[in-house]
Amino acid sequence: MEEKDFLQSLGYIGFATRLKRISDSFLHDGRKLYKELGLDIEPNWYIIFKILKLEKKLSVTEIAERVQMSHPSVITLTDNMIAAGYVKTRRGRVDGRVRMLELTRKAKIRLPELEKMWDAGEVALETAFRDINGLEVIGEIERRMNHKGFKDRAMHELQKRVNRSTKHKKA
Amino acid sequence: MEEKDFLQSLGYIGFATRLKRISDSFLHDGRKLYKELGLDIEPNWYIIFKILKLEKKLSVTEIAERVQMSHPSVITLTDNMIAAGYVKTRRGRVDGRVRMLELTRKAKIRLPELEKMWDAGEVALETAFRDINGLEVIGEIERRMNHKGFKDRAMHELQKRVNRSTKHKKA
DNA sequence: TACATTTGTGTAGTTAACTACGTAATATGG
DNA sequence: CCATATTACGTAGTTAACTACACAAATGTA
Repeated sequence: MEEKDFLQSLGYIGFATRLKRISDSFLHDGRKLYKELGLDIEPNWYIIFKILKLEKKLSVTEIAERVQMSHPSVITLTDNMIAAGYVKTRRGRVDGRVRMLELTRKAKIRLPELEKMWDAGEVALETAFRDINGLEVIGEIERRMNHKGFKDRAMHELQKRVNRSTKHKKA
Repeated sequence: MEEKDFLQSLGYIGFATRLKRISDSFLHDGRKLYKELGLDIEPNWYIIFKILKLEKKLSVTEIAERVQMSHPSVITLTDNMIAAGYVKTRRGRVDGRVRMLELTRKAKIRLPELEKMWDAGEVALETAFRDINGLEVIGEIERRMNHKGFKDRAMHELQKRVNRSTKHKKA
């Protein structure tokens, strides 16, 4: 019946590819949503908006740590937001190396409108995935893979097989 | 207690970003696994190995359709596999435009070894996510987002709010 | 049968993440 | 207090997906 998708027929081997596909489709749709609403912002800027709304001022590295991204990714994100006038930058006073980031007035003015949209997205997904506990399952996957990554798990499984066949030879 | 991850605190807004992060970490770990095992193959080649093992010969477009990727992605993947000697190519006889792809002898010889490793990965993840039905949940997310995408769901939710406030004004 | 359309492949350019490395500022320790 | 290490940021280059467009071959149609 739904034999359509080859990747689905592969089981967990296709897991990562499928996760990427889903996330790409969200990203793509998010971009279209912003466009359709006439907003000149990009899908992942919400991360910076949200954390700078909460913390007022943060350095590049602080943001990178808090959101678990590499600092170059944070720089790219925020550079674009600076170009669009939503983030401003000031060199650290005590430590001349750090660059502090904060939201501009323009950002704060736009925030209510943006949050209205993010809330709508939030509720839409919460409604869509409530019964399958989407968020909880993803959280659990993160937790487990954080604890022990794919490589270690696969190696462990391979090792078990080697052990089994060694035992067979011994017996 | 586990207040560590800012994205997790955001709910479904961070959903796509987190999915991407998980899939990136799988990809990264997969690459390390192959390296550690001394295999000169790349993480996503399994898709092509698997489908060409099953179907023997397929064109670029046929593969793209079957695995739900864009055809340029298929070309990039298979070009690398051709360079590594795992895939060969022949122009279609009836239709001069199509390029048929199939596994080389080298690929067929390596397949048992590769499948051993893929099986180990499969079992490792099946074991890790059995109790939370990881695969089923992902399948369900795919199915639902395929049926109605994020943009439409969010727009619908936004529209409901507009309607509500209109009604309020009327009342 | 000539012309328009469709189809299959190929190429170029975009995006969003990453690692690796370079550089400048600060901190440390003998 | 100078040399070395560490830290924060910036830049360059990689990866894997995508869309948009170009072009050639095949198909359909008037």
